[in-house]
Amino acid sequence: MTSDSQTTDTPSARDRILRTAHDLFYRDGVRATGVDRVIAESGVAKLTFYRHFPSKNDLIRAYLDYRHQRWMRWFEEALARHGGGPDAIVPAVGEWLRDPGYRGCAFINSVGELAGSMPEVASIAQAHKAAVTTAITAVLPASRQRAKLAQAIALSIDGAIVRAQFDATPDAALDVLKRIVKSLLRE
Amino acid sequence: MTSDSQTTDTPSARDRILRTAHDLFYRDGVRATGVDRVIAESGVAKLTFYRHFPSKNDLIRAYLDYRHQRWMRWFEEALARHGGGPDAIVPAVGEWLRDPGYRGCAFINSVGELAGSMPEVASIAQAHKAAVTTAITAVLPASRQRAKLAQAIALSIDGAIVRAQFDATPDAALDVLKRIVKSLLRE
DNA sequence: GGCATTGTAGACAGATCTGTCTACACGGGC
DNA sequence: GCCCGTGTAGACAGATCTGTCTACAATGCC
Repeated sequence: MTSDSQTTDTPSARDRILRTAHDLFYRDGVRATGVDRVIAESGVAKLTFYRHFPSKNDLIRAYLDYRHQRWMRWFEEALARHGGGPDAIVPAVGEWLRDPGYRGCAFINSVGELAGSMPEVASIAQAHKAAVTTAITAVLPASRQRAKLAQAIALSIDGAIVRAQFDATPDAALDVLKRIVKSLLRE
Repeated sequence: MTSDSQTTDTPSARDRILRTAHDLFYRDGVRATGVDRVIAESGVAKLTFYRHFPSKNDLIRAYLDYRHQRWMRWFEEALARHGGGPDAIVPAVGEWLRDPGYRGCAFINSVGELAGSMPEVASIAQAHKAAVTTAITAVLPASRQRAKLAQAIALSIDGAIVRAQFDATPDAALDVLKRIVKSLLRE
């Protein structure tokens, strides 16, 4: 059986490493974060680290996988919490963009940082966005255009994600997103 | 999108450095590109480099400034070339996304890479996006909603920009963008 | 008991990165 | 003649980064 990190009393070394890497990679960037830093902050020995992740690239792949699982679970929960209909989309996204630790989309950021040296990151990001689009499709009313509509909304969300990353507050981006989604739904 | 190539007989050392840095930073990323590489490929001495750019951060700022000038000039020209009206927007963007050297938006990428260690990059990106929005406003028909409409279109373009960065081809992103812009304009 | 697994502590190698420094060359303006 | 701005060539320092290696301890399974 593999990694489950569900509130264990003492999380395994692997889980501690992965969680620390997630926090640092997401906050400071993958390239800006050295393996030494992850090792020091997760309180693990260097050999232990390299036994679980033979190279930094392995850790990066595990980070993106972990992030995907975690984020999708949160997103689906947030959509449900806001009613589970089309009107849940913008508030759910808003919740994320307003989070104090918000630093953009981990996948978009990673593609920008790594696509040159780790081509597989592009397909990982693609798969992530496909999953997001599927989650959005699920809250839209059935119609012939449902899939295309979900794609348009998902792409607009990506626009809001990057805007909120360098604007002082996410409010403008959210207003614009709301307007776009409204316009798209009124068809 | 092509370079300006002002065909100077012998470009100054500073220009050679800046152009080399632009190409490498945009293609491989800012953090992944060492100063040594820029020096080697621009065929300049190390001391010359450091006389013009006392630190790498100075070079990064100059790169973003250069990129902004160059990209805006190209974008406005492309809009004009496609008719200068609202219908010019998607074809102009399409031209860019289809370029073989396309690697996303230099500003979005830089924010992801550097915002942690160089906070001013966020405001540089913000200013760039404001200029793009202004350029879009200029091709929209006069109306009370013109500015807000331009914001919505600009944000959707950002969505298409990041999608085209990791999808195999930019076609899907462009189709979706077309659909969104159409929906927004029909109001 | 015997032994594999998983863990800790930390030295070390080799590459790479930013930035400094010395020594020298050339041309134009005073 | 003389200085000064701009250029070249490349050694060097100091930090940091990835990855390897030795030596040792606790635990659980057969």
